[in-house]
Amino acid sequence: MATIGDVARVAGVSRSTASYALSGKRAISEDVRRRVEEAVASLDYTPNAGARALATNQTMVIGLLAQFLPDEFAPAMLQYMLGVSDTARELGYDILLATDADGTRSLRRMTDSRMVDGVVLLNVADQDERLPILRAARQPGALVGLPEDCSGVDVFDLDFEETGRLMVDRLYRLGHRELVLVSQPEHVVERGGAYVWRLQNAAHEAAKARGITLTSVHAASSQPAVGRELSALLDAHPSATGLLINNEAAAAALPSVLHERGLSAPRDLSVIGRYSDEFARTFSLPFSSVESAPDRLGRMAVRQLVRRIEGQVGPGEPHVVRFVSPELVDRGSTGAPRTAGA
Amino acid sequence: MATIGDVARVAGVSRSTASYALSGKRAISEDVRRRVEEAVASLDYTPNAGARALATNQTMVIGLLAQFLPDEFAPAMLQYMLGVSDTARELGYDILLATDADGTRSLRRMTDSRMVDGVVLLNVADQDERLPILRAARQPGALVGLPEDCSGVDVFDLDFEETGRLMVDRLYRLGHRELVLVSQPEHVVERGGAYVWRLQNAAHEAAKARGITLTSVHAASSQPAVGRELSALLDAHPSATGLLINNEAAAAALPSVLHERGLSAPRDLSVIGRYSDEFARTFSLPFSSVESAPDRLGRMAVRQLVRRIEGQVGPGEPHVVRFVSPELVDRGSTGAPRTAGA
DNA sequence: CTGAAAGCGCTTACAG
DNA sequence: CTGAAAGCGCTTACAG
Repeated sequence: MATIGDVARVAGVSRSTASYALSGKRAISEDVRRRVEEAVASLDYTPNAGARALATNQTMVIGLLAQFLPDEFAPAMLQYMLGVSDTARELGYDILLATDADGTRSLRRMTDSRMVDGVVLLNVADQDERLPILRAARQPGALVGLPEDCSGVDVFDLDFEETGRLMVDRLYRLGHRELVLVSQPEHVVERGGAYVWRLQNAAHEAAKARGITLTSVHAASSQPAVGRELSALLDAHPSATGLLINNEAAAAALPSVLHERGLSAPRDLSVIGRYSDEFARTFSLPFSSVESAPDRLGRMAVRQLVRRIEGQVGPGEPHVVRFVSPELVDRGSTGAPRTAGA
Repeated sequence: MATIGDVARVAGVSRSTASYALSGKRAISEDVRRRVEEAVASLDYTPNAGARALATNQTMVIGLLAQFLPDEFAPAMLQYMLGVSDTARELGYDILLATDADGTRSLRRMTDSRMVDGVVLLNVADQDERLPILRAARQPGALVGLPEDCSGVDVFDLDFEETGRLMVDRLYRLGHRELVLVSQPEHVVERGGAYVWRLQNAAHEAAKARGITLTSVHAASSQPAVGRELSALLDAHPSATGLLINNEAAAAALPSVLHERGLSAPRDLSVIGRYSDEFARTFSLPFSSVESAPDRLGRMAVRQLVRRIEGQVGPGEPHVVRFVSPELVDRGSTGAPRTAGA
């Protein structure tokens, strides 16, 4: 394999000149530049990434920590991963991926051994075990998901509180007075999935302020349990006219549950979910939903991370906590409530 | 950040001794080993991966090339990725992930710059553009998916021909005489998705040998097109009693299509799909299916790749092409055909 | 059982 | 505008 030394020899210059000719970091005569370029082409030279990393202290690699936890819905995670990966590539970075459920070990390995210039954490919990490790690392980190303590990291998330209010408000204005909110499984909450109760609390407050009834339930994140639970829930709340779904698996399962019961939205029930448009397409979900914007969040996280890595944001400059505002994508699943007894 | 030099100094030994004490590559006195270990602990030393890679010519990283093509079904890809990633980690390797649609550039970058010790290619086409690059690389490669030319690489795939035969056979034995096979979109075939016609051709041969009718159609890989196509297909073939689905998106869409038409399997129609059990759970698909074994294929590919990387298989030793035999997971969606006129 | 030294392939002050 | 040299942090023959 050709090295910069080979290039220098073939071009008839010193190694440093060859290096500078390639990096453009100092003025080079036209003649030399051309000879170096020819040498590179004829030798099919590519710099050794490890050697470059050692010399420059930069790897041009971003660590991506995606935890696939047993009770979360994998296809939803994929969207975030692709948002991060695509943006990183655009900005010249590769992705080192860790998918194990125990992200702490992988995070420590990546940062301590300096395999990465920075790190993106997905699926961040309220008290995320990975955060102390990240804060102790010399590399900057960006999160998708809001932890309790945001110090030392840049944080991006959907505004789940506003989402909860928006969902309730929307149905309230259409005339609904009894709603049910389906959240992620309790396990997710216990593990610190703060977004679950952020949305839930805000929804309850909004319902209270408007004097309407909101019941919240947790549902499983996989079939067939989630289907059964949805069915049981419809039995238990026969007078509810609106369904708010903050649980991707439940959203994916809902169409067949409604079908089986001969129900359709918005005729019998108004439904608002919270997932991405891409997700809706993949699962062919016919429900209006608040866009969860995984690609946009991934993109924002990587952009900010790269700005930090490349020193475009001063080390003293405060870290950001940025919320994406919920946008409702109307798929026609909301309407006036069915009239009682109809 | 602590270096091996710091460790050596604190332990009162030379750098080489410190290195050997950690690698265990030569005999070390008990006393020295202990002092080195203490120094490592007190300094919180972790080797610099780039420096180690430069010295050893090994990165302990495997490249994973996952192409997310516009007309393929992303959640199915995820399964393969996780199979690869999990196995790599077990064997001590990290994953460098490339998700761009143009895998050739990423592959070249990873191999030429020596960021990886080996590479796994997912979603391999019959004439895969990435293969010439992979063959020219010094790193070994393993494929999930069978290309026309398997030289120079280890190949793992589901036995799609046997799968086609099995599907036809199963329904034939139950008494079916008119079947429809739903494949991936034509684009996938044109791009070289050889598995599509491998299954299809074998199914046709099997049908011919048994004197039964098999119609094959291509269907889109996303909603709502695929739903409409499935519906049109049921209209066009009213006398068909069996449906073979070699298209994940079609399988995911089928339950609602059947529902809308008031059909159920196996009462009105016998259905056999081809996807993983995990996939069936995620999408709550009630159809019997041939297990596509993404985790197993990913695992096999990584295992063999690591054996090559680590020289446990001689460089002269021939490359393997290994097929996973199809196994039918019975979810009760096949039965005797409905009697004509019933 | 241990150490001094060379080398992996880059980049970048330093000197001219 | 260019070159000789040091250095990044490891590993591993070579020598004792």
